[in-house]
Amino acid sequence: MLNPDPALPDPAPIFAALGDRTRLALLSKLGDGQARSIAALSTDTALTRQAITKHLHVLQDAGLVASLRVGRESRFAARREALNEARAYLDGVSRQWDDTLGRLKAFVEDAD
Amino acid sequence: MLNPDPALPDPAPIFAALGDRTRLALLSKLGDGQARSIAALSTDTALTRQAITKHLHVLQDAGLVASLRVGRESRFAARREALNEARAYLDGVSRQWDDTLGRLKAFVEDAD
DNA sequence: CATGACGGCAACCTCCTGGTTGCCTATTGA
DNA sequence: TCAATAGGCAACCAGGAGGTTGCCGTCATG
Repeated sequence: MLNPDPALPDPAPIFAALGDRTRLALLSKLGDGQARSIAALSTDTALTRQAITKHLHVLQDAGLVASLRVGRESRFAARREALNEARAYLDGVSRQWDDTLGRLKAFVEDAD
Repeated sequence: MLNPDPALPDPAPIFAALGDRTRLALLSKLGDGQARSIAALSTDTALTRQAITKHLHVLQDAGLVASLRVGRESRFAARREALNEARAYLDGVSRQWDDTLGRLKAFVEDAD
């Protein structure tokens, strides 16, 4: 059972998108619900605008952000769905581990 | 605020480790609390033993599994701590987003 | 004690990732 | 209308990730 709930899509791409400090920082900036332009998201970072753009597209492909063209700006905002999907997956795994926690002690005991 | 709780270590490496289907499958196999040898974890997969070994080391570096040498075997078992760390981070982000959900709706309604 | 199972190590390959630079288009607004 | 701002596109690069093969050491046991 790779996925606790087969109805949900593969969570690996979401985790992969979350597995980068720069992208976590971007998500954090967007955490206040405001949609921001690429230029706005590129300030306060040592990276170039293009690097930020690439990261935003990774987040978008994973469903973690959505983009909207407004005039000459591309505004990005956080999406809850993908985050909830990741949370649901981890909760499912955690629950699975909880259910069999008793057997975990066998790990140490099986050593001999 | 990149990390909701600065006392916690950087969650990015954990998410990066989770961002691969093969590794999620390995974690899932270990979800019953049983410690398994590399050979045991290498059955039922098209990959070679060495590929599985590499994935297990990635999981171990992220703290998601622990290894124990038993005779000629290396047994791996799931660790709860790193998983809880990832869950705590996502919960923190989710809570942050909840607090400002009202402002999000304008964007979402336009984008969807 | 010899043989097979377990697995570590290292080299190698390919493709992806994170980042850069350069350039071009489109929108804005004085 | 024209300069400045926002950003898309493409080439390029270095390094890392995922995977393989080959070989060698170690432990268990018939």
